[in-house]
Amino acid sequence: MTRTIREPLSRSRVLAAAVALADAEGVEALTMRRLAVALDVRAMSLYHYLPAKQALLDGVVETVLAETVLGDPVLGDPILGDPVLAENDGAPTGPGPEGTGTGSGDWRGVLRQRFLAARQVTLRHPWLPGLLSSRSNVPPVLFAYYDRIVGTLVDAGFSYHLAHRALHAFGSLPLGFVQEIFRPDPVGGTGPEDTAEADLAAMASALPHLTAMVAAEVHDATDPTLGWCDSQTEFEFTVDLLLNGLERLRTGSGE
Amino acid sequence: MTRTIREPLSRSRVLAAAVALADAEGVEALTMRRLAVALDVRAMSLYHYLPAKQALLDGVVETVLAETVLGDPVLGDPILGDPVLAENDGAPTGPGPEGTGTGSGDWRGVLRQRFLAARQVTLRHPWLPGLLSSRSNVPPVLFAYYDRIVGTLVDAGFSYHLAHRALHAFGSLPLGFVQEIFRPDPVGGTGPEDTAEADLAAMASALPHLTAMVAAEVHDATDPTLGWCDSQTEFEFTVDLLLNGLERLRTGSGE
DNA sequence: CCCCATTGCCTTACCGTGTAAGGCTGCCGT
DNA sequence: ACGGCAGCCTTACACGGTAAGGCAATGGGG
Repeated sequence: MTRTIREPLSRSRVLAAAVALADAEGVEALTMRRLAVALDVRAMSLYHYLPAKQALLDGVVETVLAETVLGDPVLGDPILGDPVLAENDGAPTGPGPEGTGTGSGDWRGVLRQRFLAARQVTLRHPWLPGLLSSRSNVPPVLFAYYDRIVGTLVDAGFSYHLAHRALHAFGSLPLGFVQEIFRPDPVGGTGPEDTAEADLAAMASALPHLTAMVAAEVHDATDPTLGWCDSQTEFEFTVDLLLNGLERLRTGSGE
Repeated sequence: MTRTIREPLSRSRVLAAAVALADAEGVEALTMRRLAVALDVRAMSLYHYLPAKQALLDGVVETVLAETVLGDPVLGDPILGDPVLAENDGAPTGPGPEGTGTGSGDWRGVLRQRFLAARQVTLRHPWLPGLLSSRSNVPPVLFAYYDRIVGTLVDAGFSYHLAHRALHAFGSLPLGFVQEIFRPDPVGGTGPEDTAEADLAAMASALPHLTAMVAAEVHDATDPTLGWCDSQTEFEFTVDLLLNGLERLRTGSGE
């Protein structure tokens, strides 16, 4: 009867367990009781460290955000080892021939790196986007993060006005994801084999352009992350599209 | 004792009531029981018309989407009476001097109108974004909608490849909203008066760029929709930023 | 050294959710 | 007339969050 001395609970221990649970079984499995079981404890014990479920979720979000993206420095993450950056649709990635830059250097490269780093976090915790957008309060860490972004922009010569616009235009890109409408069913291949041929033909006539597009695209199956799109490339394309557009506005009319 | 003959339930009647309930009290109030009460019926009766809550939500989404955005024609909505379009940050809005357009006319104007029309729907049903992004299945109407968008793009000379990229870059813009991270608390003014001055000073030092930006902006209070930003103007800016960037890619390198 | 307050975890209980299983009643066509 | 079925109902269950309070050990003050 060795009284197995479990180390006492603590806010951070609870939050860590919560993140682990969400990673393992999804956010919908993240209930007070199940979390308690995971910690070998009864549900009500958790309330000594977190006033309510709200606080749990807030804590989880903050934990994950702090985990990687918003460390301290200019994020020299080991995650971003390989620059998949190479060939996009015509976006100067690295510190190439910059235009008429008044501000300091390669702001696009800097933001690009940050957004891509954020994406790594999101890929590790796919439930993050949903949690973030359903939460009503902005986690404090994010303020610091966005502050850095604004700083980068104004340093590069952006007016506060344009920087503000840029922030809105970015949307959730700084957090490493875009609002995906076509979320292709995480499990179970939505390949062409599970749709009946009749339905497929019907779809082809009802949605001519979409089916033509899919037919023209049919990725080379070199797409590990999700179903058939939203790979790294898609994300980077969007990022560059916005960054380049903003650069043009910055150099163009000063506003 | 006139037996008040209530007209029988029906799928559409249930869905209409559900939309009304969500509009009136928010999605979180949209529970089977409360919906049943609103229809003067017991909860289980609803299951004769909808197999599960899932189906209810799907139906609600589809109802709202069909309501306006995805009518039939090129959406000649009376909603878009006044073009607030005028002065953006340097975006040619109307059919201005197009560049080397190979395709037909003013694709940007067309998409712009659609996205803005969609925004009206979203403004009327603020819970739509959340519901849409939490739903796992894409409502069928959306397929038709996106098909039209792709059609517009390829008609304008887009390759299928670039059209695909564009679709991803748009994200939820065609649905009339962007992923808003800073959602400024719908009720209760987050004005400068409810934050203590001490906190404000602390924030100013912790978040120098953000506070500077806010100070430089402080909208002229001519902002009816939400707290202090994300007005029509912000949305249109983002739309134009993307549309212009895509136009440049289309005319630039063909790919 | 003893006492007692505090800390840490637990039990019990309540209400609100979605929904499975099945009962009653009137209208319908045969 | 009658059987079936559409429409609505009651009951009950397994969850979810969490309010109220109990019991044990621990540690600091008298």
